Amino acid sequence: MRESPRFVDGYLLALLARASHAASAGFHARLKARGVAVPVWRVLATLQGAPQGVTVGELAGICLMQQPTMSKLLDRMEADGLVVRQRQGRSMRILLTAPGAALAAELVAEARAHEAVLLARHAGAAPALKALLRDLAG
Amino acid sequence: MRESPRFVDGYLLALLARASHAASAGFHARLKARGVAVPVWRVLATLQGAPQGVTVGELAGICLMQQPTMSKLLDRMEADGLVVRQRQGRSMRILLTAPGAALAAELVAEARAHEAVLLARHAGAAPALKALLRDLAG
DNA sequence: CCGCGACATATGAAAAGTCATATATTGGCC
DNA sequence: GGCCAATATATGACTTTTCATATGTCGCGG
Repeated sequence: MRESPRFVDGYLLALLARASHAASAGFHARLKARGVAVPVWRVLATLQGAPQGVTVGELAGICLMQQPTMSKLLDRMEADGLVVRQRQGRSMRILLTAPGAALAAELVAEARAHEAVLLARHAGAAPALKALLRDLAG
Repeated sequence: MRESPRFVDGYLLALLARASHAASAGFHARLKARGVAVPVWRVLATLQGAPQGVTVGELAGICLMQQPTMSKLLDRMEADGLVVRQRQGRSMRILLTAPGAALAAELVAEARAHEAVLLARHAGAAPALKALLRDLAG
């Protein structure tokens, strides 16, 4: 009846990783069912509502990937007709194509719906939780 | 002065992922400096204090990886002399070797120290946060 | 105007991860 | 006892990620 003494069950970073993983699992399954990889979704979500485009480095930072990984992901997304690259100075602005924007809009709508369910389950706690998370992300 | 309208800045799953990533960044940098990959650390931390061993499937679940990924990670860790496999019935019990246990103990100590700093920065909030995260992890 | 350091992105070779499926082991049923 | 479905792990072909570094682009001193 005693609590498990396992280190990883109490370790904050493990709890964060586990919570993130578990909370995302449902939506990630929907993405997979639609044939959209998680990194692709992250890029689409980031570009959604950024009509002037976002640079490769910014995308990498926001999507929590490294820059070369992002460059290659963008190669594939460009090949799939989801985004275009536009050189601007020394950086590169990444923009959604029309099909890319359409897909992004659909997925963001699904994500919002999915989030609403999650938030409903944790009714009052959401704002405080989000504030804490932002703080941790500091 | 208005809040950024970027979807990803308010999306719970993105906040979770970002908080997890940011909070772990410091410790992950220390791991890298010691030449220990994050997945290796997760396995060591999980096996720490499990003298009777843990199965491959359990390890995969706890470490948030897929089973074949874990099998191959264990191949490398076994080759590096950190763990041994011991067949038990149809499953496989993974045990730390002496060097593996030594490394695990060191790293867990560092992790605890690192966590203490994080928790100190968010003094009172920690228990509530951990409870919320456990809840989210369902 | 040319060259040079700084910043931004791309690329090549190697490592790790993924998906589907093969192999191994057990327990139960006839 | 041998066969079969169920469970646990391993493996092979392929994709993605990573690390280090190359390439490209700007701003500036001379």
